[in-house]
Amino acid sequence: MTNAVFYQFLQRFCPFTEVEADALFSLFEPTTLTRRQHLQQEGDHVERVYFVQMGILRGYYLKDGDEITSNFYFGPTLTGDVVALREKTPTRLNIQALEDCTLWQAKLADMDALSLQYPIIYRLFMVFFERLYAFNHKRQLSFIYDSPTDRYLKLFAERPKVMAQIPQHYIASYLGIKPESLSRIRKRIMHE
Amino acid sequence: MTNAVFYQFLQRFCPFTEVEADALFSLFEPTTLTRRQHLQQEGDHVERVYFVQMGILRGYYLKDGDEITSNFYFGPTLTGDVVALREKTPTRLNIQALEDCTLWQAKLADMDALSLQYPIIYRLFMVFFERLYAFNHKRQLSFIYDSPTDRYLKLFAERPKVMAQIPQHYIASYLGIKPESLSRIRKRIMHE
DNA sequence: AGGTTTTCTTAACTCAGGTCAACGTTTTAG
DNA sequence: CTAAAACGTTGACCTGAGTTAAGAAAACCT
Repeated sequence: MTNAVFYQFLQRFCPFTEVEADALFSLFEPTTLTRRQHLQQEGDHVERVYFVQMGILRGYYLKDGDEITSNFYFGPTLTGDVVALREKTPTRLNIQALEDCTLWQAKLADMDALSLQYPIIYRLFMVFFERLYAFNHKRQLSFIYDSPTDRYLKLFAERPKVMAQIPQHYIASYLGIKPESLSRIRKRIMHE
Repeated sequence: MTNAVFYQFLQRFCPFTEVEADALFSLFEPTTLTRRQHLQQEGDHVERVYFVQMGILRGYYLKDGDEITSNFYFGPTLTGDVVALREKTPTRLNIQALEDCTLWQAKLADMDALSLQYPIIYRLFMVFFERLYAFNHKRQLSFIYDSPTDRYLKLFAERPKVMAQIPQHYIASYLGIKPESLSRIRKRIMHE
C-alpha cells in the first residue's frame, strides 16, 4: 500500500493536508494476520491501534466461556480497544481474523505525541469517537427497542455484508442470542 | 455562577488556560427549567449543548408510546443529543427535568467556530466523546452480558445516587424492563 | 475423495420477563 | 385538606429465549 490509500481514508474523517497525512502515516508499520489468528486477546496490555487494509476481523468478549461478538471489522477500517488504550487497563476485547488480513499498526502514544505538533489529529480522534459513539449508541438502543427478530432483520437491511460473509453462530452472538435461537428465528421468518 | 465553576469542570476533561475557558464560557447563556419541563423533545431540530449546573434531568426515547430512559443527568454535567447535533437530523431524545434545574446553553456551531481559534476545544470534544463512548459501551455490554437482576444490582453499586433519587419506574425503563418486573426482581433479591 | 471438524437445525423442557388487570399507597395540586 | 393523579405491588397467564442433547449438513484439510 502507498500512503495514498491511507490519505484517502483519512479524508473520510477530516481534511488532512498531505504533510499531516505523511507525518501520521510514518507512525504505522505493516503487519499481517492469517485466518483465526488474534490481533489481541483478553488480558493483553494493548498500546496500538490498527488500520485494517484488507480482510475481515471479529471483536468478541468472553463471558463464562461463551464468546460475545461485539463487532465485525471489514477493511479498510480502524480497530483496537480505544477504551483500554486510554484507560491503560488490560483489554477484555479479543480481535480475531476471520480471513487472512493485511494491516498497519501504530502506537497510540506516538499519535498522541504527534498531535501536539498537528492538532488535526485531535480532530481526527474527535470525529472517530463521534462516529463510534453514534454507531454504538444506535446498537444500544436497538438492544432496548428491538426484539432479537427485529435486530436480525435490521442487520440484514443495514449490513448485508455481515449476513453474506459471516458464519451464523457469530451473527447470533452479535445479536445477543444463542445459535439455536437464531435458527428458530430464521425458521419463523421463512414460514410467514 | 461565575466562570470559575465552569473552569473547574473543564479541567476534568483537559488542561484549559483561563483565556481559553473564558472564550468558551462566553458562548454560554443561562437558562432554567422547572420540574417536568422539557429541554428538548423528539422531532426538535436541536442546535445546542447544555451545561447542567444544578438539578437532575432524564433522557428518554419513545417506543410505541412507552418511554425508554436512556440516562440520568446529575448537575454539574453536560447534556444534549450530540449525535443529532452532528448529523443535523431531528432528535429522538427527550430530555426532561426531574426537578428544578439551572443550566447554561451554547450553540454547537459557535463552539465549532471557536475551535478553529482554540484547538483545545477539539481536544475537549475528543475526551468528552471518549468518555461518553466508554460509558455507553459498558452499558451496552451489560445489556448483553447481564440479566436484568444483575443490571439492577450493578446500578445499585455504581450509581447509588440514581437508586436514591429516581422513581422506580424510571429505573425500570433504564434497565430495559417493565416496572412490574423490577418489583418482582426486588422481591426476589429481598427473599434470598 | 474421505475423514474430521465446524456449523446449523430440531425437539423437549425450563424459566424469566411481558401483559393485563386489580388494588393499595404515596405524592401532587388546587 | 382533599380529590386526583402517579406510583408500586401482586396474581394469573402467555411467550420467547436458554438449555441440553442429538443428529444432519457444510466446510476444511491433507
